[in-house]
Amino acid sequence: MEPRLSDDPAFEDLTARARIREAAIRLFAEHGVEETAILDIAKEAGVSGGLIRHHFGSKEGLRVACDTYVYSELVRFKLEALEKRKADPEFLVTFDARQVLLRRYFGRAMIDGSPAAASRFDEIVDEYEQWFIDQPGLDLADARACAAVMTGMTIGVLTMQHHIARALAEDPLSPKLQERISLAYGDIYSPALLPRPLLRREGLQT
Amino acid sequence: MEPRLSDDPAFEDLTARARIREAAIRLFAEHGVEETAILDIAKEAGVSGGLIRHHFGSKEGLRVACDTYVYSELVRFKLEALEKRKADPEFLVTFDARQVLLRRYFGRAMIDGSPAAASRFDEIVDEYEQWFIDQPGLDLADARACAAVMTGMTIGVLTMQHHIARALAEDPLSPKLQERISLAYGDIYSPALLPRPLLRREGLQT
DNA sequence: GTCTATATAATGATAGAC
DNA sequence: GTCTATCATTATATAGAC
Repeated sequence: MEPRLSDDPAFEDLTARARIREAAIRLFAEHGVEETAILDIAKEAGVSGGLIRHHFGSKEGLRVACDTYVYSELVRFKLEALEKRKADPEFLVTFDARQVLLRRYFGRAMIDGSPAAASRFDEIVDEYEQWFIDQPGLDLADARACAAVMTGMTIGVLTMQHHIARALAEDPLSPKLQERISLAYGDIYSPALLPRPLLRREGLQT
Repeated sequence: MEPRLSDDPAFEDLTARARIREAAIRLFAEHGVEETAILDIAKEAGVSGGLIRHHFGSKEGLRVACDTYVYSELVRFKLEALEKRKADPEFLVTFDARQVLLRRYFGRAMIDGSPAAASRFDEIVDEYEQWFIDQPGLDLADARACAAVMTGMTIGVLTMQHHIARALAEDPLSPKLQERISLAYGDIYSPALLPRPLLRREGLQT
């Protein structure tokens, strides 16, 4: 029923190792690590189960490789967005289907207990907290707690994409859905604690 | 390492059926359904694996029973809170350790694909949307999307409790943590879209 | 690099005794 | 109501051929 990754023509150009990684990212993001069998990944990638072991050693090895890859891709995307914004202050971040997938993987990794994801969570809390502290007019009794809750909300919502998509009667990966979510964020935070310029500049909104 | 439920003195008073359900709720909330073995539940509850089958038929049967129970408990808690607030407009909702556990179970059930949780998600979206529409001053371009995102944030943050607790160096189930989170919510939403009276009245904040 | 075939461990389901 | 023992299934890990 679901479209298989190995049906994608561009997919053919990838090395087997990359195909395995892409298939794993998709399935881990969708169903979680525990629920995904290594042979399901093999089928999705169009290779044998033995080859996965050959390349990644074990399921855990594959998981770590995916974590590392996704994390570096997300950081790269963020830095690129900051660059673009530097060049053009009117630039607005948008997420294509791949970014959405990577972000969803990231949210799921938080739940699946990935150490890399956990330390990234803490980094984001630090960033929020520092920003709160730096704001002259803002006098929060517990800036750390505000930062932690804000981080929990922005990342936690990534784990609810399926439900949001269903409630809005949109395809989970469609650009239409992402646009509606983006605009909603704008409205929600419009007269709120966080002025929109910050969200745009730091790329912290979903 | 973790305290076992069967060590709790009050736990002894429960019937075996209730003990199994309580153990399952705790483990499902913590690790998810798939990651929890039926024998782990048996050990936690201090019964045999066979007895679980005797009472609930299958793992899925036990899952559904937990879903139903938790959902009804959460609704009951919400209605009680509304009553108390009716009697005393100054009443503020607080969550004890058990409520926190039930809410975390609920968040995890969303991820584990529980149908009951999904339909509850849609209900909450409906409530938010209706409230947005009812607000005279509020003119949202896409009230449905705002409602869906708000719901995703408030429920999604439940799945990030571990990370929030770690970032705040608090025990996940401690009242101290819940208080800090509550106060943080107050600060975050203070000058925001949602006036605090609504949050208090509807009991929608975490 | 890639595959097939197999070993081993874990888990949910089942049967039957007490 | 409750337990022990066992079965069938599945998934990961491994070995070895091409």
